[in-house]
Amino acid sequence: MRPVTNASMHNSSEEESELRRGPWTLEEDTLLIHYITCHGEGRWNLLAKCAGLKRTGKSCRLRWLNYLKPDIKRGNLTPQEQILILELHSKWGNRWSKIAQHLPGRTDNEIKNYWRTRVQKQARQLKIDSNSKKFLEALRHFWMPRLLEKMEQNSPSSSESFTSASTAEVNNPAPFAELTSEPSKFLANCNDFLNENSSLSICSSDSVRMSQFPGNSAHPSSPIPNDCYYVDSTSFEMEGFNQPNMSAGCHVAELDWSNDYVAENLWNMDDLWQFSSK
DNA sequence: AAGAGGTGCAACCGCCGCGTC
DNA sequence: TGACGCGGCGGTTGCACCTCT
Repeated sequence: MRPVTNASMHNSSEEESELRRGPWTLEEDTLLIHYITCHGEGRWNLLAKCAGLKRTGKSCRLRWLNYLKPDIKRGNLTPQEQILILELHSKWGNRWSKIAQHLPGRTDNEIKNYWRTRVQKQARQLKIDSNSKKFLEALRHFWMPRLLEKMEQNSPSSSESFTSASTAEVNNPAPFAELTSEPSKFLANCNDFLNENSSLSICSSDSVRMSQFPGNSAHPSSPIPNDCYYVDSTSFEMEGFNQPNMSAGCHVAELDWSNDYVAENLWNMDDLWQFSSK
């Protein structure tokens, strides 16, 4: 663990040399929470001084936003959240804070860590650039259907409402009806997204049609047709996943979907998606 | 049981844009 | 108008913990 003070650094002023760094203590957390509860957030440097914290304003802000804020969600990302991250990242790239705005309770830091530790790791193992179109296609054709399948499996009504796609079927998935275990949350997330993207349109009172939901707009040359997603309070269909079966000749440029190595790896990555609880 | 290597994540760093003086 | 301070953001680091051998 790093020393508590940065006295060894090249700060000239005595005050600066007393600044603490490294992990926050319970006492510091308490001070910060108490101060913000009484006075609100913002003006972080002043806040740090007034609260009696020997921390930089930046450090206080980071600690509050990423850890102490009451509405922070802890624990693994849900499949719904993971799908949103993948889709939003395909549209916006590493705009973590923007992506985080669409995942209530999740921080940009958490999403960034998720992407770097899980998604990029798999991209490396597959020897695919995580920013490449190839990787995006992998996400859309293999991993997202897998996530949707997982969402369905987690759904309490799944056994009645949905004939789960087998692994072999996921490349040409049946309509994803009643998929989500947390439909209201997922809908809320999608609607938040829709509200900020005028290119997306509501197509009925009961269902939400998301034309060009993010992926392809970022990659206009993608051979995938503009995806059309339906989000419904009782049914949830992602037409974008109704792609031609790979074995039937999926026209995906650059990536050979029949490549056993790629397929094997893609289907052995449940760990990536946090399917199993820790 | 213990050491090595891998993983996850909290925290820090550096840069940039904006507001103020 | 340029210097300065601050907040916000994305990239990176370092360490505790976990898994493997």
